[in-house]
Amino acid sequence: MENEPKSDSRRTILLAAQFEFAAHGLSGARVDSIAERAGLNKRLIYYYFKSKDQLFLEVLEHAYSEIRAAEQALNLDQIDPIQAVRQLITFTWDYYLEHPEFISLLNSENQAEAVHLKKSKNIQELTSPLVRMLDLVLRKGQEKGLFRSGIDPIQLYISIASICYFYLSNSHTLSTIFGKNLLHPKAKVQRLSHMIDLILGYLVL
Amino acid sequence: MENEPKSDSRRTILLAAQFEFAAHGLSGARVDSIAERAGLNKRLIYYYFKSKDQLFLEVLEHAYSEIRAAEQALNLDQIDPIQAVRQLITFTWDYYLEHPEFISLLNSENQAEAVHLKKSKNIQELTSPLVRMLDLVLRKGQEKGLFRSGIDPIQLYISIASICYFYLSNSHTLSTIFGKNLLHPKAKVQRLSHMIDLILGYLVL
DNA sequence: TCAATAATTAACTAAATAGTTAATAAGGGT
DNA sequence: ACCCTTATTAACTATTTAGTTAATTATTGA
Repeated sequence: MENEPKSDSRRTILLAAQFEFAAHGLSGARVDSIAERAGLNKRLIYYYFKSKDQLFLEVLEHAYSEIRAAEQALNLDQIDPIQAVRQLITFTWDYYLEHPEFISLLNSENQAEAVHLKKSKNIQELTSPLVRMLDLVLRKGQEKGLFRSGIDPIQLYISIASICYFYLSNSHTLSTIFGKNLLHPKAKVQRLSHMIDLILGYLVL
Repeated sequence: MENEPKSDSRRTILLAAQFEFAAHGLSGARVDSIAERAGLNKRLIYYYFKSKDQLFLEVLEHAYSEIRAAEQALNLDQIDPIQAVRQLITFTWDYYLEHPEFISLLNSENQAEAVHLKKSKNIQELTSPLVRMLDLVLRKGQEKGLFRSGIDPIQLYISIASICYFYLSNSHTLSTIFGKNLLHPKAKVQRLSHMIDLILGYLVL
């Protein structure tokens, strides 16, 4: 079961496509730009992927598999529940900060009503370990009498993702309407602090 | 100081544009489609607005002014602070549910790094009353010994907007990865309940 | 060495696209 | 009746776009 190297050009295209789709969205992305950025003939895009949409789906699947793998590597079910939640928030925040393309890609896919992702064979199986892990954290926290009871792990995960994601995905409009640079280093520190207070303030009894 | 009726065609275009931009994003929107939907000659779009981007800015400004006006009408500073926060969450949730185009437009503008909104003359003044109102609510809650202290109204507003917005803006991908329809009526009721628990659980001592 | 398959290329196409030209119609005051 | 401004139209253009054709070059296995 080797780590099949596939084609090098294929990976180059995938990376260039991720960049282009993240920068301009699905409809704004230009197949010619992707080819140019990859330094490869445009025809190769249709050779390895069969259409712009199929390419977009593969970019999406790749992006999801990366974040899910990084989340699993946190091994949250093996540490103190309060620390686990704190870590999940910090990880999510840092991950979105370091991978703005992930946010952009999800925005594009939601604009497309997830038509691409719905064709994906294994997206749910990629997600379920995360839900199981968070469920374990919540159970352990409740058993130890630390957390309030009756919390749905999906609900909590969405809330944690929300507060990190929205601040960053909408940072341009928010900074403009509030007349304040939300991406200033100090502002980012304050945001993380607020988010941890919010979630733990709710969760911890 | 009459309520200048401006042109009827102008308003028709603005509405058709809102629909088209919300459905397809800025780059995905087609000027021809807007004209067709408005039932007016395409040239009129360039007559009343001077470009696709200018039209987009006016659509955005209109969308912001509508939600800000609706928020002001809540008069949150005149009611019990706990009820005020609960109302703000419920209002925000309902507003996003009833105005999905607002979410789509903001996503498009953030993809464009807010280049349009930054040209807007009065967007900050449109926002500041909201921040002042929420600040009053928080102060009153603290004075009454109900709320924890040291809460930044902008931080709180962003968090409330986050949890409502993200769930809806990303409902398609979230429903797909979790294998569960997040827009099912029951799911929506549960979400609102969770959001109120989260914010009040954090805020109320 | 050779043949089959995989990888890569330049040139092309048909359809869309934002924006323009230049002319016409409608309206409102005098 | 006349003029002037506002509103509206059809036809056009120059460019851009996703996707294709058809041929050429590497690579690999026998």
